[in-house]
Amino acid sequence: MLLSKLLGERFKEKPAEASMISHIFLLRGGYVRQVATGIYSLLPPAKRIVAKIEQIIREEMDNIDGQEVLFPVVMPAELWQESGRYESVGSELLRMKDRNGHSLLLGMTHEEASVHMARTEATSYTKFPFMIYQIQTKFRDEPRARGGLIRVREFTMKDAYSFHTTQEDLAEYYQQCHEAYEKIFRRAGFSNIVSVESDTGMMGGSLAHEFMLISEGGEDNLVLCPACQYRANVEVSAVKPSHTERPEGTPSLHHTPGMTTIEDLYEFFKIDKSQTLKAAVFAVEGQEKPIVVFLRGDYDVNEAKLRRVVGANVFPYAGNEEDDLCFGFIGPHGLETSARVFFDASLMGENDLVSGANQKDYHYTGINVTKECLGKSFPEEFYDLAKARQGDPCPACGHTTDLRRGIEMGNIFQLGRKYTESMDMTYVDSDGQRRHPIMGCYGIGVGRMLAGAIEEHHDDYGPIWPISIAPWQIHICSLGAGKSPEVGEAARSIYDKLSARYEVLLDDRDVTAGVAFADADLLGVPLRVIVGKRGLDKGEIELVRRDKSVRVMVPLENLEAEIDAQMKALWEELGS
RNA sequence: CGAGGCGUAGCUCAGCUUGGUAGAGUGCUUGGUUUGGGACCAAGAUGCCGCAGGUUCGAAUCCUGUCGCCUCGACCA
Repeated sequence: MLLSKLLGERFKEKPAEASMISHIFLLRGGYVRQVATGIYSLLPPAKRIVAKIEQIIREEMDNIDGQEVLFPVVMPAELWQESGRYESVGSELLRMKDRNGHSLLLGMTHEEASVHMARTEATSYTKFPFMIYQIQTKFRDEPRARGGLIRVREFTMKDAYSFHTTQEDLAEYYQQCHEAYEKIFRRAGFSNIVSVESDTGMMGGSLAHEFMLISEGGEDNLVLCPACQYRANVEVSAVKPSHTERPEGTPSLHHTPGMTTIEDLYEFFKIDKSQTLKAAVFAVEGQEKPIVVFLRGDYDVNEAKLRRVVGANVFPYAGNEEDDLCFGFIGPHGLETSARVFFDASLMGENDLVSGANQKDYHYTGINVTKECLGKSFPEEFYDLAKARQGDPCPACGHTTDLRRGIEMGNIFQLGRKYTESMDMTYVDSDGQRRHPIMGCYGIGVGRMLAGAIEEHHDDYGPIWPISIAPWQIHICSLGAGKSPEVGEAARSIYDKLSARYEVLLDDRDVTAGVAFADADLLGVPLRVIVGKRGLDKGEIELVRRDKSVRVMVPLENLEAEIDAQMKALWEELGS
């Protein structure tokens, strides 16, 4: 490819709309252009990278006996009505009508389509197990796209669906797929991706993992234990609260005018935040009464966990005048309310706490959770509802955990029979009985891998593509070809020779060295060949790695051998 | 959906407060000088000032509405 003809303008100013590294470089390097919110076109360099990522995914899916298929982007509403998701999924599912008024939708995931295909093609147990996958465009009408290719509305995804006759078989395949994912990310040059336990969300099912790229710009919070293998999304992470043994206190009332926050309290009483008890009130979707969650003052409520306990969506609730709750001064001692009350595990065995007194401008000190609260008007039951914090003890081993941000690159789910039952997919088992198969599903965001690769591999000047996904393998710069035609000719002849064996980009423009290097940095090609008059006069060519780890002058006659050696080294380093 | 912000040349932005008919840098085109980290000189092209309505003799500028986009939050297979 000649750079002079390559479509994709590069520029040096930071685009106003971008704040994430990958977003900035994708725009500055001429990789992508936004067409609408969360909708992008890919220019040639990005398309080449994406093709390589897809090929790696394809090979590893085929390795675990996947069969590539293609489902439609547009599906009839009826198909999604079968599973119940036409109604249950919100407005992120784009619904539309065709010319006849028939309801259609744009595919945001393809469980329904996969069952539709599988139920007519796999009617005997002898076909099982099997996995079908596709690499295709999805559309999700996200309420908020952000971060360039990190969170978009239209995107390419590899989604796979496996079908099994037993849970054991699914569990085993799930593990195989987990390993295949690790291999995919390793081959694509990632070294900073971990798998974490995750919420099953709208997909349903029992067990799920997300593959997270550890990155400051991530949207998810992860609990990572450096001592054991415990890794979980904060959304699902269990919290094992620390506990301070304190002697029982004696409840006594204090006038605390206007002190409605935990900060007010611990400053006023000169105590630690963990010696306070706070109330968080939530509205529950579809219910009139709010719910009250009591937890220790140093924790916050994890709404995802609360949602699962309640079995419905919850929202923070500010209250209104009809409530029998004294907002800002709610406490368990002496509370009389029709609202449902939960105690978080952080309160287990806690004594001598400060809490609201259920009357305006008054708090209690000396509240003992077991003695004054439980078994009185409330059940003696604790729920795990707290949000994990930096430095909390690991729920598995007790070691101090780390809270990090992550970008979700892929996920795997054990779905169970949710879709095969609702859509009535059956097979005839060896004993002649009809049964519903068990499903797993497995996704990888291709565009996120593109953006994620930049997040993991870049410097101040641009991306540094791993050799396995680089848009080109070798970038030739010819310096001063306008003045010294022999330089251009030498570059051209090197280009012709290398093109037989490698993917080569030749910068054939007559630009200054600064422009040529800046563009090469933005294109991030791993190996750079610099042809200039200075070296050529001595019969030498310069070879530079994009990551600047190698910079050598090579005699012209050794050039190809040296390039072969460098390319070999680049591939070998991927494995480490 | 809540809160804030921005829409002016391909890109980054000034001009708007105080209304008088469009600017800079960069990029692009042409010519020349340059040539190892975004060079210099000269000439040139490029604008429904997001859109619609209103006020006014006159609107990029003031008012109303609307659309688009960004950031934070809510949401997120």
